[in-house]
Amino acid sequence: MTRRDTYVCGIDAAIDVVGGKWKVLILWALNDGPCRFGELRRGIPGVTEKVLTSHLRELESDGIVFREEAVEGAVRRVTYALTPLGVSLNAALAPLGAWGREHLLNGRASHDHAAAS
Amino acid sequence: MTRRDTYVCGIDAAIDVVGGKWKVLILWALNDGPCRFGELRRGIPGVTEKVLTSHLRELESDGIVFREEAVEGAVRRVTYALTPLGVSLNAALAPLGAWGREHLLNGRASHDHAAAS
DNA sequence: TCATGAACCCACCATAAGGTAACCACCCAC
DNA sequence: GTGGGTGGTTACCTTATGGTGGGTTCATGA
Repeated sequence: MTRRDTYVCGIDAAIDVVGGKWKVLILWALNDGPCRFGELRRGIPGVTEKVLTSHLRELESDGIVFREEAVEGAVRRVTYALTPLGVSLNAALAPLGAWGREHLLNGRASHDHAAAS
Repeated sequence: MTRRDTYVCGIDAAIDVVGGKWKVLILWALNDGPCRFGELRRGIPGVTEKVLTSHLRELESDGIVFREEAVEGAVRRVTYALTPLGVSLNAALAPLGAWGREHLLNGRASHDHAAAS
């Protein structure tokens, strides 16, 4: 992500956080509630495990998602969820999503990316 | 930009349009009104002519900016301006900019990226 | 006449982002 | 005791993106 240290405005910085190829898809998937790693992978067709891992790590270090690892008795169970910051980011993303739906994929099948679940 | 042909949601597509390293800066600069090429270059420190040209071409082919070349008598005078679509994109970008300002560069000097000029 | 500015184009290059594929430890079911 | 699922890691490899440094045309200014 080339994480820059100087931004000239807020969008600049926000795009840097959200600009990865699969980032918004991850945010969108997590918007419905916490997900396990495998659920995310299956829910985002085309993403590889490596890329999903690294994107999740970046989102985690940006404070957007929250990783919870529970080794309950037997298997390890890792759950990813949006932090409050992630929820607010999703809300801020909503108008852009509406714009994209309206102007970019007019009439094509598309899902809704609303802010609140 | 790898211009994909299938998008799973609107944000996905919008990020693809706006995801270049300097795209939002260009949009932001054009938000104050039409600019000539040299003005843009001077107004966005760090961007090279080649990258500025190619990003402007992409934004133009996406219908975001409008390029007007006027050879008025002597010199060629090229002016770039936002199309109505570009104006609406900027408006849709505003909440994301506000989010970035608030959460990413808290307290640092930053300019405002409002929708309407 | 030479230099400078505008608005590029072009060839090449460096890096970073993303993709492929293999491997790992752990546990469970068969 | 072998295979499958979970949740990864690691080492490459490819491609896209952006950067460097030149060249270009026309006009103006000194």
